[in-house]
Amino acid sequence: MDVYEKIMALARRRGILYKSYAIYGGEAGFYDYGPIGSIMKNNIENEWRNFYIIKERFYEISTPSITPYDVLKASGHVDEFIDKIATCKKCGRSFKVEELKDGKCPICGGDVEHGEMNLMFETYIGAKKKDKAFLRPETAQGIFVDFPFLYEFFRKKIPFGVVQIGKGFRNEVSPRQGVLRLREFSMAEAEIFFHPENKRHENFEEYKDRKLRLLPAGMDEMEMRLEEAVKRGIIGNEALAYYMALTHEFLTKVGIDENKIRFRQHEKDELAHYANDCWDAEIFMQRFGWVECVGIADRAAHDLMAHMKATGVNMYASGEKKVKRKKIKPKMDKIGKEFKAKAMKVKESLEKGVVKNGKVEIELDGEKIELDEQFFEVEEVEEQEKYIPHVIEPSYGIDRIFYAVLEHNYKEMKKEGENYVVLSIPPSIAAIKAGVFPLVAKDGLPEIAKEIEAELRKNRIMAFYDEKGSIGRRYARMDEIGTPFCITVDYQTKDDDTVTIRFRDTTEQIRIERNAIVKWIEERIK
RNA sequence: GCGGGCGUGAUCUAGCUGGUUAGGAUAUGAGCCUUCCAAGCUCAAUGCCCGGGUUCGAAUCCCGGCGCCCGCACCA
Repeated sequence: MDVYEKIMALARRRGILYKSYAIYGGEAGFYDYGPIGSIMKNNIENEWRNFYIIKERFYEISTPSITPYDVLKASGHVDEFIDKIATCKKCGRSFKVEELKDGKCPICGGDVEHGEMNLMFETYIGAKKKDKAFLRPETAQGIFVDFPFLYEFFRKKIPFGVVQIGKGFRNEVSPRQGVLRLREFSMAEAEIFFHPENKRHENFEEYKDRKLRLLPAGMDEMEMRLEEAVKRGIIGNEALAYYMALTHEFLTKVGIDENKIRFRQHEKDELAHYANDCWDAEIFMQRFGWVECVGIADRAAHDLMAHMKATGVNMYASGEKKVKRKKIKPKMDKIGKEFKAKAMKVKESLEKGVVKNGKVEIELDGEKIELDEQFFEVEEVEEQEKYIPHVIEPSYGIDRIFYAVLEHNYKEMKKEGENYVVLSIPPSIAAIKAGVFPLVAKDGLPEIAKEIEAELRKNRIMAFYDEKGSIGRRYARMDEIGTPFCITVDYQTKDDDTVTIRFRDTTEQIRIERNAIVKWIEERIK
């Protein structure tokens, strides 16, 4: 049994993960988070919120999973998200259509069968199934289409960021590897809008000396200070570098092993249809090697531009600078006389035209004509600079991070010949913060322990009371789900109102005053 | 999607040359015991992935489906 199998067995046994629809035989690509797993996942997501909402001052929104056809047509997903697959009838191999040689199998020359795969789940809106729609492949589009409102909300100040945590859906060809490749998965995405020429981050200073393990496209792995990486153009801009550092900090905070994180830049031909540049945070997992868990992409103006083109809605932001511009003012009295009914068309083309040698060339009904200065005058105007903001997008696969947290904190040891499992996750991520036990279930000890458990819960601390079995067994159960502390009420408690607190990772115990418990725990689970 | 292997209580597994009370271990629940690390004793619940076929009779043989694992392909 490798670690993966051990972890999935533990997850199953302790209510962390279940295979979905198991009683119907299961469905590939879907997993349930059980009672303990759900809390842990929420804790990870809340830690993420702590970074992006509290620290970065962004806001979270929540938009629908079902997305109308037009939106994803505009974003490019309808066309780009299709994989055209050809399968050879002779040797059975599958290829991308571009790989075929003269329409035949590139390996054996056999005839091929064409198939198409769009990775989006299709659905319909309304009873008549008239309007085609998709389950969103990413949460990002919901943010982009709200840009005009959000820009207003942030009082037209750029940069600003908006985040969303939610489900994304991709109809994977063959999902395997448990929770690492799901058809329905949780993602946490931040869309940060920048001026195209100013992708700096005001807090870059904080991370500029941090060294990250980098794997730039076409280069060897290196470890480099972020400031230097930006200066040397290895990382395209400060904002990308900043969010790489933030990602690194977040991952280690939730319990990922720092030595198992690296940042790999996408090769040009590997980039998504919407991305200019992209760095993945990859996490090392024993069975699967380096796995992409976070993508930090520079999406440039791709999405806002696409939605503006499709809807005509203005996606411009106005800059602080004023720009001087030469503006062509058509002379309508002349144009009207000359072009009659076509005058409006001429005016429109002329306004968009460029002056060359005192003339402007325009196209009228497919015909090129030149207009000289009797039809227009040139005026110098001062306008507010306007631009379509660029987007930097850190996008986190929560389920993959969740699994990595389990794996990196799974500790197995021998205890009197038996395998003993401890999940050494950070206390902030643990589902249950404290187990509360009477040393033995008699002589009034259970009553005291129950009071302590209730008091912890009153203070919003997830505590768990247990009096069954031997004390060792109760500790062991808590260790397996990563409960960092166990509080035990013993006979001395009746004398002096103290309890023992036992540490998960060392099994050491200390004794503290009963009335100090809540504060003591609170301080250690942040 | 292609090829190969596999599928027995919650978990690991015995049984698999067809014969019926499907066995064990661990875990779980109840009780007893227990003054700090999965101790012990008693009892209990949970199973042959699903469907079809062959047969007097299928966990066992055959076919299909689903799932899992490995390789190929795919993975914005």
